[in-house]
Amino acid sequence: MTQRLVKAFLKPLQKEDSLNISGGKRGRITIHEVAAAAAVSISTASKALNDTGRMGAETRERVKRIAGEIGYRPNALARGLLSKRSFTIGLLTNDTYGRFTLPVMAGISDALVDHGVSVFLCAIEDDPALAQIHVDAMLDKQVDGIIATGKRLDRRLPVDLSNLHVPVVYAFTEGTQNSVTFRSDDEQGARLAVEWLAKIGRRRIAHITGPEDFFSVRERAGAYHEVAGHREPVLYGVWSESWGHEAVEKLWKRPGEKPDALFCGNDQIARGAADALRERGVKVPQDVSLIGFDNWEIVAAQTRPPLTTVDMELKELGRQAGLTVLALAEGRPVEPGVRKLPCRLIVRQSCGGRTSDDQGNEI
Amino acid sequence: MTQRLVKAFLKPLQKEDSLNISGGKRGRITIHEVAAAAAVSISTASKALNDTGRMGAETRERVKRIAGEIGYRPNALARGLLSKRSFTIGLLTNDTYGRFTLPVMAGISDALVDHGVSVFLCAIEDDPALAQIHVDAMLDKQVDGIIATGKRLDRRLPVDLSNLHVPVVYAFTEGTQNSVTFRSDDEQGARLAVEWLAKIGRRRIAHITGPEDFFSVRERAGAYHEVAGHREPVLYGVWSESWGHEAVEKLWKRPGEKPDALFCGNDQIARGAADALRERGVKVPQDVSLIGFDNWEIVAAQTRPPLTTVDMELKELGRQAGLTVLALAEGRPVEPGVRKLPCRLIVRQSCGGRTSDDQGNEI
DNA sequence: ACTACATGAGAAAACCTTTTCTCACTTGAC
DNA sequence: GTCAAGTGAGAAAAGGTTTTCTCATGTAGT
Repeated sequence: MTQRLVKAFLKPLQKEDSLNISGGKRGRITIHEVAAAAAVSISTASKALNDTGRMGAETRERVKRIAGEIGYRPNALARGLLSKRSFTIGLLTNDTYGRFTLPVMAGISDALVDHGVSVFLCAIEDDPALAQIHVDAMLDKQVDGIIATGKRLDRRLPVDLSNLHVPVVYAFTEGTQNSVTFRSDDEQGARLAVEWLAKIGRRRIAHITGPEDFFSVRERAGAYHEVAGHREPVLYGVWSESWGHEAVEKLWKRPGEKPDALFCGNDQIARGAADALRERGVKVPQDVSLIGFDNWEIVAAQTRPPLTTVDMELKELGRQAGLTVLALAEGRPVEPGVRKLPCRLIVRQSCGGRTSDDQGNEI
Repeated sequence: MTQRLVKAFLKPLQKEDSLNISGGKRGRITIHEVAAAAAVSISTASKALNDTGRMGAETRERVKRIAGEIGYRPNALARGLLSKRSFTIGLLTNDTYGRFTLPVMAGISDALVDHGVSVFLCAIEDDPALAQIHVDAMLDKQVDGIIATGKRLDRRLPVDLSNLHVPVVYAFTEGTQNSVTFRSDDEQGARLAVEWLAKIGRRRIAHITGPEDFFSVRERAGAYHEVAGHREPVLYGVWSESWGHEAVEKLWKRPGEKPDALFCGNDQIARGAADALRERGVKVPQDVSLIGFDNWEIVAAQTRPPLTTVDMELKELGRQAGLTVLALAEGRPVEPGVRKLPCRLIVRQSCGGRTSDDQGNEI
C-alpha cells in the first residue's frame, strides 16, 4: 500500500516536469493523472470511468469523483485509435449558398450531438479536385461516415464515394446503386399544395416553375397535372424572381380567362410573381392565391403577402441521415434504397381561404 | 441480429470484429503493410515517406512508390496523438441563417485546406448548454484551435472561451480582453457608400438602418453623419424589408424636399425601400440613388434594380482568421487586438452615376 | 486443513505513427 | 592495420486509451 502510494506520487511529478520544460502548452490531464490521484492503476481508472470491469463500488466512485475534480477529459484521438471510432462524420456539399445544406446540417448536428459526434463541413464547389482533397482529408481523420448533400437531387457530386470503406449516406442528392438516400417527396409536396388550392375553391391553377431538366421539377409538375388536370399550362423557366415576374406577364397577356391561383416551383419565383401581380393591380390572395416551394424563410416570410409554401423538412431529413450514418458506422444493418420524406404545407397569407393556425416559423 | 443490435446500443465502443461480420469496414492499410511490401522496417518506411532521416535515395523512392501503389494513407489519429496536432479546428457560430457564417466558413476552409486542416462546424443557437457540449466535444477531439463567429459584433457567444488551452480567434463577433478579433471596418464601408453618393452628385442623402443598439449601426451612422452632415435624419428601425418600406413612407410623407439618395443599413431594408419607391412612382436610380449593405447576393442581386451595396469581405475575413488560428496553433506569435478589414463597394444599377466595371459577383 | 472459486486490482499488449537512439558496415586517412 | 567519420537502416519508446490476461487475497465448502 505504502509502496503504491509512493509510486503514484513519483510518476506524475516526473511527467509534469518534462512536459513543462519541453513545451509551451500546459500538459493535458490524462488518465495517468487520474490514476495517480486516486492511487489506483491506469487500468482500474479506465474501467472505473467506463463502468466496465470488476471492482469495488467504492473504488469506482472515488475514481469518478477525482476525475471530475481534476477536470479529466479523455483524449478522443487515443480512444479513436483503439476503438476505430472517431465520433466524427463528414458532410460534403456543393450547395454554395447553403440554402439546402444549412437546414440539413442543423438536423444532422442536432441528432448526433447527443452521441458525441462532431461534423466536418466540407463545401466543394463543383471542383472534383477540391472534393477529392476534402474526402481524403476526412478519411485520413478516420471519419465514421460521410453524408453527401447538394443542391439538386439529380446531380451527382463531382467525386465517387461508392467504394469507400466508411459508410456513405446521401441526403437531398442522388446516391449510387446500393446506397441509402434520403430525399423529400416532391410529388407529395406538390400534391399538398395543389389540393389545398382546390380545397379553397380555386379552379384555374397555373404552375410556374424551374428548368424542366430538373427531376424535382418534373415530379412536381406531374403531381400538379394529376390534381389540377391540364386546363392551365406549366411554365418552365429558371429559379429566379425575374422569371416569376415574367411568367405572370405572359399569363396575363394571354387572351381569355386568367388563372385564379399560381403554384410556383420555388419561393423566389413566387415572390417575383407576387410583385408582378401587385403591379398589375391583381390582389393576392383575394383575386389570386399563391403558393411557393421551399419555405426559404428569408424569401417566403418577407414576400407581401407572406407566402404559403411547401416545406421540405430538410432538418428532419438531416436528422434521419445523421442517425442512419451512425447506425451504419456501428454496424447496425440498414436497408439500402431511397427514402422519401413527406413535405409539409406552411400556410401564410398568400392563399386566402381559411387561415390555418399553422403559421410556420421553423429554423 | 437482435442481439447485435442490443449490443451495439449498449456498447458503441466495441471492437471492429463484430462490424466486419455485417459487411462493415475492411482493415485499413497501415505503415506496417508498406514496410512489409517494401521489405524495410517501419521506421525506415516512416522516414522515407516523410522525407526525414538518412537513407539511400533509391530506398526512399521505392518506399514512396510502393506506398502509393498499395494506397497507403497515414492515420491522422495516430499521428495526432504523437504530434499533439490534430489538423482540425472548430468553428463556433450562433448565426442560424448562416448568412454571415457561410462566407466566413468558406474563407477559413479555403485558407486551411491547403494545410490539411478540416473544420468542425458547430451551430449553437443561443443555448449556453449546447455551446458547452460542442466546445467540450471539440476539445476532446483535440482541435488545434477554435474560431468563434456570430451574427453580431457586440454580442458575446453564450460560452466562455477565454481560458481554453487552445488558441481562439474571433471573427465578426466580440472577443475577450487579450484575444485576436477580426471584424469588418463598418465605418470605412459606410464612408465608401456615402462618398460614392456624394461623388455622383447626390446631396440629400438619408440613412435608413437597423436598431440603434447595434454597435455596427452606430458606427455606420457616425460615418454617414461625418460625410453627409446632418441635413437628413437617420431612421433607426429593424433589419427587415418592411421597415425599409415603412421608412420610405415616412420620409416621403414629410413636407418639403425629398431625399435624392438612400443609404440603407442592410440589403433587406434597401430592398423594402426599393419596393416602396417603385410603388410611389419614384424612379431608381434616376430620381433616387439607393445603396445597401452586406452584399447578400440573394437579396441584392434580385432587387429591382439590382443593388449597389457594401461588401464586408467576409470570405477574406474568414481566410485571415483561419491563417491566424493556424499560426497560433503552431506557436507563432500573433499580436492580440482587433483587426479591421476594409469593405468594398459593389456597384450595381441602383445608384446611377457612371457605372463601374465592377459588377460584383462573389461567392 | 485443503481445495475451489469469487473478487478486486494491476501488468501488459494493442491501436498507428514519429523520433531518437543504436548498431553494423564502409570509406578514407594516417 | 587501426581509427575516425560517415552512411544506411533497424529497435524501441512515446503518445493516451481500452481490454485481456494474470495474480493475490479472501471466502466458502468438504
